[in-house]
Amino acid sequence: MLRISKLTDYAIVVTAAMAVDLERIFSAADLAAETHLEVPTVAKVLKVLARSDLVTSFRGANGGYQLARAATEITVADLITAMEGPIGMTQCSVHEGLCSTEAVCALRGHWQQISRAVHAALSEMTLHDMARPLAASAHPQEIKISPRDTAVTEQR
Amino acid sequence: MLRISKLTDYAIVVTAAMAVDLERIFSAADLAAETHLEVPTVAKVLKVLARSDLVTSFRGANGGYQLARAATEITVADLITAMEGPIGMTQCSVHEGLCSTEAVCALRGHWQQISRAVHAALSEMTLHDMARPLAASAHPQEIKISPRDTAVTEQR
DNA sequence: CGAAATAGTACAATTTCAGTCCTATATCGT
DNA sequence: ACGATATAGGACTGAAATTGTACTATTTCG
Repeated sequence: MLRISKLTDYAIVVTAAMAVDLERIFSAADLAAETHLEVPTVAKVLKVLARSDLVTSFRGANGGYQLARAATEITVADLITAMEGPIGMTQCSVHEGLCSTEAVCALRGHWQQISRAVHAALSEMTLHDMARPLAASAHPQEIKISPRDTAVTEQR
Repeated sequence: MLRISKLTDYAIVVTAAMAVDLERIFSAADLAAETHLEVPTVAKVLKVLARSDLVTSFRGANGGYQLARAATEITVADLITAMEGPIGMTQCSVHEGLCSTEAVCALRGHWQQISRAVHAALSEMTLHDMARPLAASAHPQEIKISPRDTAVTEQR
């Protein structure tokens, strides 16, 4: 099941393409060609990312976009947050008071805990990692939530 | 942003309510009353869960539902998978060959890696944990990630 | 000044989701 | 045996989100 929107997915594809050359200024058309996506789609994504200052835009002729910081300093969590807002599994883990059963439902704190763990996992992966051809399948990530005792990492 | 559907959210609320008494058989109407959800909605959720053998159903008068195993043996990942199918952040991390840019996009392996990490996080939280009143809100949770340490979870 | 390129907004079509309802089937109690 | 209770399964509808596109304004280079 999909958990991020296609647009967010595109955002990562596009920025991963930009990560190969930090100096170069990419126009939306350039990136569309390289990623095999439609130009309007790429343009839309870049506009959103620019507003969150993940990419820097240059207007006018010879303009385009550039990553705003090093690929190692941009995480998948950053990109998802820019495209979709705060990462959370449920409504109640992000915004308080919108769920009608909040008063009787004791789950909110647990959801926040889970959301933090997911966010941590997504913060582990940087654009630099994503852009490289994947040698990394050897060391899978491990996540541990430790409600009360100290985290013992568990192999999967 | 919501990452699980409301129905999945309901599934967890309902099963958490069932976890308080493993012996008792709950009718859909009982659970609707306790969770403040609508009866048809609760019924729908329970049907789906029964098909995945997370709850056991009893038909006929005095029938209802029961957790199929101990609350410590049912994880949030189990519930999400039952309601929505395999956990994955993108289409390509679950099903191969559906993405038109798969040939030129090197991200698939990375997404699978991320999905595994998220799945691991969701597998850490059991229904037993969810059902208890959360004593932990006082001290923020520690989340340990190996093998590489980095990324302190950032607040928003 | 004109061409190139982004900014911002708006929009229609598609898809997905939520919530409800109906009929069939199974079981308990009298 | 019969009626009441309760789940199984599927179908349907209205709402909401998402997608992809288009249009106009603004900025900058040459």
